[in-house]
Amino acid sequence: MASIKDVAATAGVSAATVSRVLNAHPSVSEDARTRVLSAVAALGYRPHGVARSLRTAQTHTLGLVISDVLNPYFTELARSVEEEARALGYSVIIGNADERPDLQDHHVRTLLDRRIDGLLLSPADGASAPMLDAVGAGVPTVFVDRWIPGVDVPVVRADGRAAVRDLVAHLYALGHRRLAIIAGPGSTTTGSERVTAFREALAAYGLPLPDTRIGQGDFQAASGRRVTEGFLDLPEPPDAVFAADNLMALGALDAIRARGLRVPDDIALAAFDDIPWFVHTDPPVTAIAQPTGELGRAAVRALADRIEGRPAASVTLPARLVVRRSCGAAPAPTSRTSGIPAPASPTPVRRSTP
Amino acid sequence: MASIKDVAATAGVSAATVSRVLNAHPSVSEDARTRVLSAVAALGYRPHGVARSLRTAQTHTLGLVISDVLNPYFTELARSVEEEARALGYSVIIGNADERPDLQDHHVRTLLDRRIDGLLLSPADGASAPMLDAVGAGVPTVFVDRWIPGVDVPVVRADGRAAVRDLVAHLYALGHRRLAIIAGPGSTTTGSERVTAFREALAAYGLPLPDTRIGQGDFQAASGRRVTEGFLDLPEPPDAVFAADNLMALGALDAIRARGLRVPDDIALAAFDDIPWFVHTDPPVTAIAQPTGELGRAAVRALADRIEGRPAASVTLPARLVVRRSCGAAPAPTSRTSGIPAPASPTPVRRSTP
DNA sequence: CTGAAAGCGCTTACAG
DNA sequence: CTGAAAGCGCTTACAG
Repeated sequence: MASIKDVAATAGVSAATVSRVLNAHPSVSEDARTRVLSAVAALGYRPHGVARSLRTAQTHTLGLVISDVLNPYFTELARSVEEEARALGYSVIIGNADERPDLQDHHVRTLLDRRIDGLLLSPADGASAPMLDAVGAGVPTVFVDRWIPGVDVPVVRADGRAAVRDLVAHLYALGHRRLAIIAGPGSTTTGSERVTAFREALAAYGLPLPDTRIGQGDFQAASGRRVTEGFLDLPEPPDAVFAADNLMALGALDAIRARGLRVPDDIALAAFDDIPWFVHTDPPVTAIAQPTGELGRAAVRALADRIEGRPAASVTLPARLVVRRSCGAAPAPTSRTSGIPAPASPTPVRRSTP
Repeated sequence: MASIKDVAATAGVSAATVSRVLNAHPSVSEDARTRVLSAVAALGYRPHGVARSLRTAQTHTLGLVISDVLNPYFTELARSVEEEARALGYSVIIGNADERPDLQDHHVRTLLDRRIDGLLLSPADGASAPMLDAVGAGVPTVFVDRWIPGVDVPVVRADGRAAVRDLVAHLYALGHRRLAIIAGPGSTTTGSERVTAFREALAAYGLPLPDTRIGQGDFQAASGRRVTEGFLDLPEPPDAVFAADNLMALGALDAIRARGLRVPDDIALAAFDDIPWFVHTDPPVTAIAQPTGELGRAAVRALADRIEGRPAASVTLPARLVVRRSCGAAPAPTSRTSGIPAPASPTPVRRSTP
């Protein structure tokens, strides 16, 4: 491949002049510019990104470490991150942690070794040494979706509390009283927050949430299956199950179907995170939808702010309930809250088109 | 961040010795090694990947350009690629083309500018200048899933012809005679091959495939919806629709549901590419499953072979039919081919567990 | 076994 | 407006 020296030789100028032309430096004669440009075209020259990065100490690259690419929520998040990053002149390298802290740390280290300009993190676990090192070393960092309390870094996330209250109101109105939750890992913020929100919402209706109805999952389908089987084995099984993410809901569906039970007749099901397939499952699944694309874009903007020396603020966006048929009854399209006592919920409840 | 000079100073040796220790060069005294290692630990030193790459002309990075990350098939492919690459000591940078040739070319160029060691390509379209440049410039390249005829590069892909024959046999046995296909772009190999395979399979049963029953899609859900609406508007609508990928099947499901029709009673549906959600859709969708993980791993191995100077061969793996309920009748779990005349199909038909 | 030196391909003050 | 020179942080023949 041609180097800047080749271009300089062909154009009859110095490498410095070639560099100036390529970087749109103002003080270059029209003549020099023309000759450089045609030499570039003739040689098919493309600047060596690695050399450029070494010299400028900038890679124009963002690192994104997510917990699980196979989770459609994170796939969509990654996609919107890449889109916004591209618009701002960055490329992004995705590290998939597969919900494994060791893999997450591997990716963080690899990304730092590559000297990415900034790091977008959705911690698979609590604080880890490489992550704290990155923050400590002053690498611009932003948490997205999940975060680590006590680490002074902007957080871009959705607040699902109001939507969870709407969900519980919906379940209550449909007659469900023994509600259960398939939780994510307690070491993740989304894992613990969703349980807390659920518990608080139940409390508002005077409903208990005994430990037997809190199943410990890990955001993966298999754990949803396992936990649901446990629920169904209970002397008094729950009449409604809330899965803290879409994959665990898939696992729950597997387990329920394997027992020959039906949703929602035998047991109601709802999920955190909405995905296109929930419209076509049997039955369509009631879910809490995050503004995923907006989260990704806001996270990139916050990170770019930090990288480019501007102050970056945390962003919290609301999630919303999307009612379908998996909790019972057909949604009534005319009235938004028909029959649902909403003790503390001003959040709009969107009903999906049937 | 500490540099190799800092480590050298702390350890009381030269940078060359530090480098030798870090790269496991044999001729280093035990004493020097110890002092370097403790200096590294004390300073928290991590080698500057960019500098190292510039010097060694290796980035230990693979570029993967896929057509659409949001397509679960490609998500899984990307995941297996990353996994195998990591096992072989490479990281991977994913470029999502979103089925847009311009975006694909942008990613190819960006990846080449970063001097990735090798390129894994699933062309969104026919040949493009940047792609041919890459191959021409001698950048190790492997096609995965889709490829470009006439370009001398190893291809790792699945052959779905036998599975398509099985599908047509299945549809025929269930009484369907007016079969239709939602095709992918003719400029992609997977787009055209699946139509060809379908047409040939129909011919074996003496069934016609008029142009009106070949809908032009683009592998995205919206096109599946649009094409299906066209099918349903036909004076004589098809009684079975085969979507050439899972997203177009999702769109077809949308369109069918919007008309108030039912699958499979009013119209049968099958898809190329199997995904976990197909088990839980209403009804569960009969699909052709690719050995996605194997494809990703084989592609990485082929690319690593090329990069490391070994000969790399193309790999073709078989796809297989997974029968569910979307084409009619409940699958008979006892007999694998019950009632299905199979004129030319030795491929095993796997039935999914109900 | 070890270090000084060159060089990977750029960019950017500095001097003219 | 332009070029020679230095230097980003490494690795690696070369000489000792």
